[in-house]
Amino acid sequence: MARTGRPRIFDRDEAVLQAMLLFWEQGFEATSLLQLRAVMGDISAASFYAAFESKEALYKEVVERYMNTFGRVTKSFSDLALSPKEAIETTLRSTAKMQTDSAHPSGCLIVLSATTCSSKNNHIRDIAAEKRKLTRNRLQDCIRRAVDIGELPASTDIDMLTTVFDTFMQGISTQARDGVPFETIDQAITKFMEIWNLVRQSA
Amino acid sequence: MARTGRPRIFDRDEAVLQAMLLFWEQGFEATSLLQLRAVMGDISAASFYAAFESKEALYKEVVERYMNTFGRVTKSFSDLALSPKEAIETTLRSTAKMQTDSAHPSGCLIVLSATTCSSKNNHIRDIAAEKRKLTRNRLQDCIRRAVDIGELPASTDIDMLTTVFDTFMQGISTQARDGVPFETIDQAITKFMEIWNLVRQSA
DNA sequence: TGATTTATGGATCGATTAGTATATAATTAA
DNA sequence: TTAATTATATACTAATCGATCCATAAATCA
Repeated sequence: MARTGRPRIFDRDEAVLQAMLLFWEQGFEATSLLQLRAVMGDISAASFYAAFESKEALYKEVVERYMNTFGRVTKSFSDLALSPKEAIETTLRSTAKMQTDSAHPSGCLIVLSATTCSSKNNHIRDIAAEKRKLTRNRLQDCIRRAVDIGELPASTDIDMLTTVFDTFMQGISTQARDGVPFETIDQAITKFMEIWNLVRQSA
Repeated sequence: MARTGRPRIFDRDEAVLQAMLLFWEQGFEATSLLQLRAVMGDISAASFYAAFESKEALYKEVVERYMNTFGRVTKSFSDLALSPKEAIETTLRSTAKMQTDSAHPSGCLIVLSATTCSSKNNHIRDIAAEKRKLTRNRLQDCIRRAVDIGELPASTDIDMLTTVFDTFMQGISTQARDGVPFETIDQAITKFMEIWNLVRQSA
C-alpha cells in the first residue's frame, strides 16, 4: 500500500550509504551537513532533517548500516561451523581484505570515525565504542569456546588472549589507512596466528 | 641578554604542553581555538596568533613536542645496547604503560589525533602519518638488525614481520582508549612476543 | 473535487569557526 | 627621556556550523 503525501525525491537507502562513506572517510565531527547533503543527492536542509532528524541520528543509523554490511566481516567470530582458530583467522583476513578495498575508505569506520572528538560530543564517541565492545565480546566468546571444547588449555587467560587478538585486529585499521597493502597484512596475519599453537601447547 | 619589548604574560612551554593534552584528547579538528586559548593560560586571540602563527603551526609544534617527550617510548627500537627482541618488547611495554597512564589522555596522539579529518585538511593528517612512518622505519631497522646479526633467519620476511609488530603496537592506542587496563595489555604483550621465537625457529 | 499528508526549495536562525585590525601597555636600548 | 620593540586587550571580520521556519508542491484518501 502506497504511502500518502509527496514522494521523496531521493533514495533513502542510497543516501545513507553515501553518508556512511563520508563519515567513514572523514569521521563524525569533520563531516559537515553541507557535505552530507551534497553526497546524499543534493538534498535540501529541510529534506535532510525531515528524513533523518539530526546529524547524530544519521550517524547512529550509519553505524547500524555499517555493522550490517561491511562490519559483517567479524561475523565469523560466531560461526560455530568453524573451529575457534578458524573463526578468528577468517575474521582477521576478511577484515584486512575489506579494510584495504579501494572501493571505499580504508580502515574500519567503527575504529576510526569517532575515537577522538570534542568533550561535548563524548556521547558520540560512545556510539562506536559500544560496537567495539560488542565485537570484543564475540571474540571473547569465541576464545572461551576454544577452552570449553578443549582446543585451548583450561588454564588459558581468556581476557589476556582476547586482548592479544583484539589489539592486532584494531591495529589493522591504522595500517590500512597508512596504505599497507592487503598482501602484506595477510602475510602478517599468517605469522600472527601461529600464536594460537603456542597457547595450545602452554598447558 | 634580555629580549626587548613587552614580556609575554604566559609560559610558552607550558602553553604548548596544555595544547598538546587537548589535541591528544580531542584530535586536531575537534579542538577549537577558544578551548586552546583557555587551557593555554586564558590568552587572547592576538597573543595566540602572535606566538603561534596558526592552529596548524601549533599542531605541528605539538606533534614535535610529543615526539620528544611522551613519544620517546619508542626510542628503544634504536637502542643498540638491547637485543632486537628486547628493543621491541621494551618499546611495546613502555608504550602500553604510557598510553594507559591516567595523568594524560589515553592512547597515542600520533595514532589518534588526525587519522580522520575533512578532505580539505588532508595535509594535517599527513603530519602525524609522517611520524608513524618514521617510527615504522625504526621498527623495521630493528628487525633488519636482528637478521643481520643472525638473531633471526636470513629468510625472514622483514616487511611482513614489521607489519606484525607495527599492527599490534598501533592497536594498543584503541585498547587504551577503550579502557583496557595496563596489566591486561602487558600480559598480552608477553604472549604476543612469543612470536619472536617462532620466527627464529622458522629457518 | 477538496481535505490530508508528506516533501520540497529557499531564506534564515543564533552560535561558533579560524583569524585579523587597531590602539595601548610594558619592556629594552640609546 | 625618547625611540624601538614586543605583547596585550578589545573589537571585529567573513565563513561556516547544525538546525529551523514557512510557503508551496505533489502525492493519497474521502
